[in-house]
Amino acid sequence: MGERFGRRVPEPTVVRLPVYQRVLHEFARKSVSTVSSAELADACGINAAKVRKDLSHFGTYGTRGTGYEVDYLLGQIQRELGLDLERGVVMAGMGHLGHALARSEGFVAGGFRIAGLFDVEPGTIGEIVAGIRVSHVTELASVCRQEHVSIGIITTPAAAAQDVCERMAGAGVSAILNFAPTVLSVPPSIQVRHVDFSGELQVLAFYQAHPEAAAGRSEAVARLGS
Amino acid sequence: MGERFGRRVPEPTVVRLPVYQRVLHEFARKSVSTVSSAELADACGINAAKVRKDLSHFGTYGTRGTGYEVDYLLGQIQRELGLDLERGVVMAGMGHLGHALARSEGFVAGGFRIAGLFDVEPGTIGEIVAGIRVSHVTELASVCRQEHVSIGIITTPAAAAQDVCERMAGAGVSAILNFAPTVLSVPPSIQVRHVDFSGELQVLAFYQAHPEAAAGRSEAVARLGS
DNA sequence: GCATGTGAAGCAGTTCACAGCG
DNA sequence: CGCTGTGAACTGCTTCACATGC
Repeated sequence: MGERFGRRVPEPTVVRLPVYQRVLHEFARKSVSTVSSAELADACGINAAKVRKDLSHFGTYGTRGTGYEVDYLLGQIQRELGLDLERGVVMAGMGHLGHALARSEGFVAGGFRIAGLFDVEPGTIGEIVAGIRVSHVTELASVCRQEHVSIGIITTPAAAAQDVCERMAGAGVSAILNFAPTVLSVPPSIQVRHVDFSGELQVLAFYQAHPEAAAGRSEAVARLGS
Repeated sequence: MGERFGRRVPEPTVVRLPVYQRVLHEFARKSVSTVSSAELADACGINAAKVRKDLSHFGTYGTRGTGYEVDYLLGQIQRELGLDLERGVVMAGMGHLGHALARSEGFVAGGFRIAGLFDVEPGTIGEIVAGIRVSHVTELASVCRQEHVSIGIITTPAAAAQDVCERMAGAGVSAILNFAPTVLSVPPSIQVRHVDFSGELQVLAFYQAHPEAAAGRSEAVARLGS
């Protein structure tokens, strides 16, 4: 039966949900009506036991002997991820990276709407990016409150990140996605995820330089003749 | 004594190395000569035991009763990360994100050099980005071989990612950083890391929608009066 | 017969707590 | 006396293996 909610969900499981969502969407597009945990696992580059355990946290059930109905499972996962309701996000730091992310399809795909874009450069303020006018960062708080924004994205240089972070925290933002290469200090009530481009490259380089340090990396094998 | 090499290094430890590197660099810039594991942990948003355990994997030793000498430890970590030698990377997909990343400081900071930029759009090929001329992706293999490139970055749309991935694999690339929102199929000899912008946002949104599902998230507290 | 759902076992990383040493 | 380095305990995710049920 699963746990039909309430209990704790392991973070690795949560991180895999968007992958399942994407892969199931792809199956649906190809008019596949049913998938087994093995097929789904294969398409996600993981193993079948993990898929079943993950799904069991949400009480989502397949049919024994058959597998999962693609449309139904996709709907369940999208509901879990809150893809049905639109979420506003603010982004501070409209350099090259901010521009690129603001224009990315990721926002729409994930059910997000840009509620505000901010910077401090007079040359950037007033510019229209992705249909939104860039405002001065001092206006961040009022926009967040007016539009009930609870998610912030930081794409500023490292030196400005902590300041922006505190503005967001003060404006009621409770989740921050940080692309600046710096560690943020936040109260425990605020959730931070850090994306570190340069760090990821360094990790790859480390394992190349120290192959003996690598474990059973690579799970994303198999699957090719899709 | 540590293990002075040879043994396995846990992936979470490797992921933290770039953070230590950055934070130590900052301490050095402020002319701090010594740090304790507690201070270092604080600045990294983790706990002291983790720092000591991490460093012990490399046999890097501090001084009991005192702590770690910043310059020495920084040097050790940079050596581990291979920051002394320059590494060439190729990037395929010169849309907004590719442009932004190619211009980022992360390459220099991480000891990386762009050996080639690639796309398929006639309008993009020939453009100069970050001082490099964008070439057609069919030239990727020859550039990789000529310049002994072993790291590739994929910033194409999802639909093109697998093709590019196979070109890279065929050209001798053994580590790939994938920004495309898709699961790549690769032989086990190739290491892939996936950065998923939209997925990260969805994870944040999930925990906001399901606070009861959150565990003891947040470790990056404390530290403010730096 | 076949694939799910799940307790139980296994394994990995984190945290504890303290011996060891400057 | 303080802080490192580390075995041991702990916690938590993964994997196994099988009972369950279509």
